[in-house]
Order: sequence, then structure tokens, then C-alpha cells
Amino acid sequence: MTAAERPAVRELGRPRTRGELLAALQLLAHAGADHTPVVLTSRELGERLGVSQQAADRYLLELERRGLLARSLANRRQRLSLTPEALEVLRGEYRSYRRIFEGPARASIAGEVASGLGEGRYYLSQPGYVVQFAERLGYEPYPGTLNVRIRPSEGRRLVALRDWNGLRIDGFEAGGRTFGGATCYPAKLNGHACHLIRPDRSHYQDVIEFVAKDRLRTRLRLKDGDAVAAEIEER
Amino acid sequence: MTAAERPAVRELGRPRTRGELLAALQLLAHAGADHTPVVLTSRELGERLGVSQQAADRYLLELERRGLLARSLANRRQRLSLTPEALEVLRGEYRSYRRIFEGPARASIAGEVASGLGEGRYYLSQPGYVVQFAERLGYEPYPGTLNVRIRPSEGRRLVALRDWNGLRIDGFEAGGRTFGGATCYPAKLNGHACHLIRPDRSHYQDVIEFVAKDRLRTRLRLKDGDAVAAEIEER
DNA sequence: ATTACTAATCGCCGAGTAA
DNA sequence: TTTACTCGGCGATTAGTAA
Repeated sequence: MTAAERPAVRELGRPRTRGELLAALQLLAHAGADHTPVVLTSRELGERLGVSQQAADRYLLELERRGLLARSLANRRQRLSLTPEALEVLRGEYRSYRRIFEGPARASIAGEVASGLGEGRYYLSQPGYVVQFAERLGYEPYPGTLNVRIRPSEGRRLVALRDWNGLRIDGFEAGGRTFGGATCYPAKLNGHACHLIRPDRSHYQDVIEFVAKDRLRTRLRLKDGDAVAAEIEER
Repeated sequence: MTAAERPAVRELGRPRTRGELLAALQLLAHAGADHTPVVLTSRELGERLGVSQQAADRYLLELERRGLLARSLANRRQRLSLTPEALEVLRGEYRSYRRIFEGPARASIAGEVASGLGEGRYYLSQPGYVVQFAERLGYEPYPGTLNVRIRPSEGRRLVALRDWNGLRIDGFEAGGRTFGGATCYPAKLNGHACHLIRPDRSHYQDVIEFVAKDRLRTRLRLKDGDAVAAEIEER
């Protein structure tokens, strides 16, 4: 997923069009189109949404045009299924509402310092990232990540990060290659403020990465294998 | 809250208008208007929603008209706060999205049979309730509730029922008096299918009530003080 | 500055209908 | 029956502006 697509997918447009499409996505998800193709006529959809068959059909066409809905017309009966992008949109709404009623989510996680592949320095030096970090995290991070290995069982808990609001770092293209996006979450490592950074396409299963203004290894006097405690919070 | 108001509050109208108002409510809640009056100009609101100042202002007027927003204009700077009805609308959305990603919620709870005040029979005999039960639960319940006393600590867990989807029984007026609404949740009592019924204005703190097609005391051979296990599920 | 009215424009809705 | 187009009508939007 490139940088340019992201915001387009996240935002459904202006409120005027947004509401109808969201309502349609929501209804389709409840009908099961989030995991299975669903047979639903535009008439039925319109009835349930309180609009005409024509309007419902337009919603479907529009959703398809935006890459949020996959349709297959077989024998005049369309089968509808939501795309991963649509689920991302719905998940964003879920996050938003959950934050209102549950407050920001938090998690504590323990692990030990691990050595990375040294790529962090290369990536975090990319100007395309640096400007975004400066703008969204409020600082230019030290060009290198601190890797922390966690127990696989704890890793499963972190899957829930999908549901959290984070600070988006968008991907971009530079010098003919693609740099992927990432999401950052405010964190404390042994009490020291930093950010957990979760690349969209993560290479690791049981390693999480942190960025901070200073070099964390030096600042916290850490070496490979040292135990660390991380506190992660929703933005 | 009377029966007539309920649906009007729950539904924000057709998708066309619904989306804008929901987006505005959502934004206001995030700005803190759910618990504290918030100073926010219509220009700022419009910018954040991606509409003009005029449109944003209309949203505010419309929300106020629907009883979802309280405004106080002091010195040309309006202070906005959401009403309980608005929070109910937002909570409904939260429920809906949570169901998509978390699936139906469940809870197990233990308690013991308690004797009620005998009002159950009177209430459940009201035709205004009976027709709704028949339509929404799929049966006409035996006119009497089984009361189960739970430990106060368990009762706190049931507060979460607020966040669950349930089957609405609307309040109504008959014979000059008002009958309040309630929400029902599919449940099993010692494995027997029934419904937990939660009146909007509950008299009890640590007593929950069940309805079923048959008389539960007879069917399950229960007497006061008997231990029972209940499984409650989101609709 | 604000809020919020009026007027003109814009675009969504639904009826009719084709395929 | 479906899906999905055209088009007239009208409700929502924005610009301009008053208070």
C-alpha cells in the first residue's frame, strides 16, 4: 500500500457522501460481507438503508469505484464482499468510537534488547520519513531503532494494536524504490518517553521496534539481552 | 424517556443527513464535549469536517433542534456539550462497530433464585408489552419474571450490558399511566433458553430478571435460594 | 471576531425505463 | 426479475452579508 492511497482509503470523503457509504459498509459487514460474499439486491439494501433502489445501487457503484467493494454479477444476482480497505475504514470508525467510551488503550509488555539488522539507520535517515517524524512525533528521531524481543505469547496481545489509534507515517517513493508506511504509538521504555514504531509490512514476529530523540541504547545504558519494560499507549 | 422518543433519538434520519450529524457528534465527543462544555467555533468545526462554516453552523443548529446538543452563547463564543441522548446515539454506533470486529459479547454469571415483588405478572400481562414480546422475542412469555440475586461484584460486570445490542421493548402509555421500556438479551438459565430482561429504570441493584415461554420455576424445578448459572449473549 | 440569515448554485434523490 | 442509466425536482451547499 503506497502513501498516496492511504488517506484516500481512510477518508470516505466529505460528510455528505461519507454517511451514506459508511452506513452501507456497516450494513454489509453485519450481513457478513466482511468474510463471505453475500447475495443482496440493491432493492433490499435500499429498503434497509431507507433509500430507493436507485440510490442503493449508486452507493454500491461508488463503493466499487473506490475499491471498497467487490461485486460479482452472476445470473442477475450480485454477490457482494468487502475489500480489506473497506474493513480498514470500518476499523477506523470502531477505533474512533471505542476511544470515546473506553478511553485510550494501554498495554505493558516486557522483553529483552535484541540486535537488529542495522536497517533502521538506513530507513530512518530517509528524508521522506524524517519530515513526517518531525511533524507527527514532534522530534527528529535518532537514526536507528532499538529492537526488543518479546515472548511470542505477548506478541499475540500486540495484535490488538491494529485496533489502536496511532500516529501515521505514510509510505512514499524515492530514488525509484518504495518505502512502506508505519504507525507509531507513544511509549515509555524503562520510563523513558519514546515511540513504538510498527511498519505496515513488518519483518518480525516477536520483535518490536522503538524510536526516540536520542540513541536509546546509550541513554538507557542498554546492551543486548538486557530486560526492558515497555508501556504503550493509544494516541 | 417515553416510547415515542426512543426511535427518534436512536435514528439520526436517512443516510443523507445521518452521516454529517454523526461525524459532527463524533468530533465533538473527541473534543471532550461528551463530559465538558467545549469552545469550538463553527468555522473550526467546518474546517475539521471539510465543510463550510455555514454548513457546520447548520449542523449545530440541527443537532440542537434534535436535542442532541446543548449550546450556550457567551460573548460570541459558543460552548458546546453533548446531551445524554447524543451519547446514546454514539454508543449505538460503538456497539454496531464492535460487533463487527469482536463478534457478539457473552457473559456468564452465577446467582441464586430470589423472590420478586410479584409485579412481574402485572407488567408482563400488559398487552402493550405482550405484542412486542411476541414480535421481537418470538414468543409470548409466561406472565412472571424469575428473579436471580447476584453478588454485587458480579453486578458491576453487568454494567457492560449498556454496550450490548439487545432486543428493544419500547415503553408506552396505557390507561393513563406510563410503562417504561426495557432491553432483552438472549440467555440460558441452567442451559434453558430464555431472555434476560433489563428495564430502563431498574428497581434492583443486584437482582436480574428473566422471562421465558414457560414458567421457569416450574420448568427448571427451582425454589428460592437455589443456585443458578446464567449465560447471557449479545443479540 | 463571532453566529446565522438569504440567495443562488450544486448535486443527490427517486421516477421512469432500458437491457 | 435483476442492474443501472437519464433526467427533472428539490434539498443541501456555499457565497455574501447582517447583526
